[in-house]
Amino acid sequence: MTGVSQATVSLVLNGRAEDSVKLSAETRERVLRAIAETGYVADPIARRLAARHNRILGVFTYEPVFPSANSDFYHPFLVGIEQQAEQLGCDLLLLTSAPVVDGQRRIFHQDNRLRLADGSILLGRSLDRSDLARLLAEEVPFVSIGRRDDAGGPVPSVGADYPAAVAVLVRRAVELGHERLAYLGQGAGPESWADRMRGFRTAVAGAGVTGVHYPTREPSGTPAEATEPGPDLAAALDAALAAGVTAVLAEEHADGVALHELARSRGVRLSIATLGEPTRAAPATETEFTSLRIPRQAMGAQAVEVLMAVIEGTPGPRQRLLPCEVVPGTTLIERGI
Amino acid sequence: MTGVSQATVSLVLNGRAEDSVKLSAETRERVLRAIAETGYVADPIARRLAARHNRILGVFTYEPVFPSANSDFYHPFLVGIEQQAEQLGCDLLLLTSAPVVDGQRRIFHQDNRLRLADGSILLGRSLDRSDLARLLAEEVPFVSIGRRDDAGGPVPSVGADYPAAVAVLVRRAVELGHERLAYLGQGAGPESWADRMRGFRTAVAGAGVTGVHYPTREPSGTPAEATEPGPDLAAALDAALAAGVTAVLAEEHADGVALHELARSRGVRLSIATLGEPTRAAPATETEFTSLRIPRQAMGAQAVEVLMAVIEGTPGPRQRLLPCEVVPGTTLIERGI
DNA sequence: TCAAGGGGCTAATACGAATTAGTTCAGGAG
DNA sequence: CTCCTGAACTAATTCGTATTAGCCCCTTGA
Repeated sequence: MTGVSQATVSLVLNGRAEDSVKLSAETRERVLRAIAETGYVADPIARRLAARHNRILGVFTYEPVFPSANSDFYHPFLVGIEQQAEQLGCDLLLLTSAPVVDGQRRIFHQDNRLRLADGSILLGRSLDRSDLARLLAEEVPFVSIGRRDDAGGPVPSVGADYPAAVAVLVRRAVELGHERLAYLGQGAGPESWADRMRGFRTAVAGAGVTGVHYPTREPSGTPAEATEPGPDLAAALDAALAAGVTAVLAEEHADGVALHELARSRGVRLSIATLGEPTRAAPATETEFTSLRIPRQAMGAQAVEVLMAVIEGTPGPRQRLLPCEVVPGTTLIERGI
Repeated sequence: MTGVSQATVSLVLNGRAEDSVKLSAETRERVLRAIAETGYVADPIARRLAARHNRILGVFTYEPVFPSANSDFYHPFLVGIEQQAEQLGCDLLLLTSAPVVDGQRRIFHQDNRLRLADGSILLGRSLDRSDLARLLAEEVPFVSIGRRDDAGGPVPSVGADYPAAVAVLVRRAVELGHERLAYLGQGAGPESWADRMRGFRTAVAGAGVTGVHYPTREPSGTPAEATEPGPDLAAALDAALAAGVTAVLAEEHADGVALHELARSRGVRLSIATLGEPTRAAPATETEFTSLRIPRQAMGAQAVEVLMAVIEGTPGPRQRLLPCEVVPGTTLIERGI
C-alpha cells in the first residue's frame, strides 16, 4: 500500500523512529495512515516469538470458576486486574482451556499456554507446589494472588495480611471479655488457612488467653452443596461449650454462618467472627457477621503491578501483603455472664 | 542428543508417525526417551505461529465493565462464554485496552487489537453502527450478544427473544383483567428496547386491549447514581392513572422498581412488570417483581458456538434468539375494581 | 543390470514480526 | 572530482515449530 518494506512498518509500529533508526516524518505519516485505514494489528504470536513480549497478561484460575459461588468470590479480583491492565494498556488472556485433573487445573500439560502471554497471574486457593517450583525454575514471569510459601525460591505474590487481621479480631474479643477462644477450621494446608491459624496462635499467646482449635473436614461433594452443618460442626460446638469457649473464629465464612445458626437454634450465646468472605455458598442470612473484608480488587490491581515489575525486571519487592478491613458486624459481642 | 533432525522430533511429537509420514519404531522410541529425559515441551508460541490460528477468542465489552452495577449485569454472560470456551479448548482475550471515547469504547482506533484473536464476541447494549458495518465489510469473524439490526448485512448474534417474552406478560396481564396497559421506557434506540416495544405493540393489538407509551429520559449522571425516580416517572404515573391504566410494563428494571415504590407511597394499586434484569443499580427491595429472566449464561455459551461456526465457516444459522423465562413475582396482580 | 517402488528421514520453507547490518543517495568538504 | 558523512531505508536473518518435497538406499521384479 505504501510501498515501504515490512521492516519500516515494524519500526513505525514500535515507535522506533525516534532513537537509533531514522525515518522521515512523511514516511511515518504514510504508514500510520495506512495502519489506521486497514486496522492492521501486529500478530501477537509472531510478535512474541520475535520480540518476546506482546503486552498480554495471562490469568490462570486454578479452581474452575464455576459454580457461581466460586465465581462470585473470584470476580472482584478480576475487576481489579482488569482495571489495572487497562491502565497499563495490556489485554488479558484468560487461560480457560487448562484441562482439569483430579478436580484441579494443572498448569503444565501437553499444550501449556502460559507462555502466550508476557506473564501470568495465578489465582486459586491452592496452587500445586511442583507447578510453582517449575515456574520459578523456568523463570516464567508470574505472580500469585494469595501468599505462597517458598517453592525452591520466593514466590512473587500479593496476599492478604491474615495474621494481622486475625490478631485484631482476637484483641477485640479479649477486650470484650473473652478468655477462651477457639479457631474453627483446618488451620493448615493452603497458606491462607495456615496464616490465619498462625495469627490466631500468636495473638492468643500475646494476649495471655486460651486458644483451642476445632478442625473441620474438607466439605464433601461440590462446594455448592456443602451448605449444611456437618456432624463435625455440632461436635465442635459441644466441645467448645464444654471447654468454656465463648468466642469462635471461623476460618471459612460458611462454617461461621452454620455454627451461628446452630448455636442460635440451641439458644446458646456464642460470639462468632468469620475470617474471610464466602468462598462457597453460605445459607442466606440477615445477620451481619463480624468478619474480614479481603481487599480483593486492590489485590488484583497490585498483582498486575508486581507482575509488570517481574516482567520488566524492575527492582522492588516481589511480595506484598495487604491489610484486611475488619467488618464490625453484630456477632462478636460481650462475653456473657 | 538423538542425532535426528528437528523435523523428525516434530513428527514424533505430533504423532504424525502413523499416517502419511513413516518413522521407524526405533527412532520414535529414541526421540520419546530424549523428550522424557529433558522434559522438552514444544514452544506454544512457535507452534501457533506455524498453525496460523491461535484458538483465542476475543471479548470486547463496549461499555466499561465498571461501575459494579454494570459489572454484575455482564458477569453471567462472561461465565457462559468462559464455560463454552473451555469446552472448546479456547482461551479468552479480554480486550481491555480499548480506550474509552465519550463514555463508550470504540472498536476501531489506532491500536485496535481485535485481530489478535481468531474471532471476537461483542458485548454491550449499544454497538456503534459504523463499527458493525466495518466488521462485516472486513469479514472479521465476530458475534454480537444481543440482537442487532442489519448493518450492511445480517449481524451474527445471539439475543433474547424479547417480543415473545413481552407478549407472554401482556397476555398474562389481560388474563388478570387489565384492559389498559402502559409501556414505560424509551422503546427505541438500542435493539433490545425497540424489540420490547415491538412485542408490546403487537401483543396489545392481538389481545384487543389498549396500550400506551410513557417515555423515560436517559438517566443523567452515572448509572449508579440514577436511582431516584426522576420527575418524568411521577408525571408518567399521574398520566397513567388519569388514563385509566392499571398495569405498567417497565423497560428497565430500575424504573419499574422506582415506579412501584412511588405508587405504593401514594397508596395506589398498580400492577407492574419489569422487562429485564437490573442493568443499573436499583434501590434495594424485598418485593419480588414480575419480570423477565434473560438467559445470560446460555447466551454467552451460544455466542461462542456461533462464533466458532463463523470462524470455521460451518454452515448454520448465524442469528439465534433465546427464550426468556418469565418470573411470576408478586407485582402483576388482578386488576382492581 | 536396471527401473520402479517404497520406507525412513531430512533439507528447506512458511508463519509474521523484530532487529541489524548494510545499501543508496544527497550534500558538503577538500 | 573524489571522499566522507549522515539520513532514510531495506535485505536478510532470527525466533521455534509444522509441513512437504525430495533424497537415499534397499527390495523386488523383469
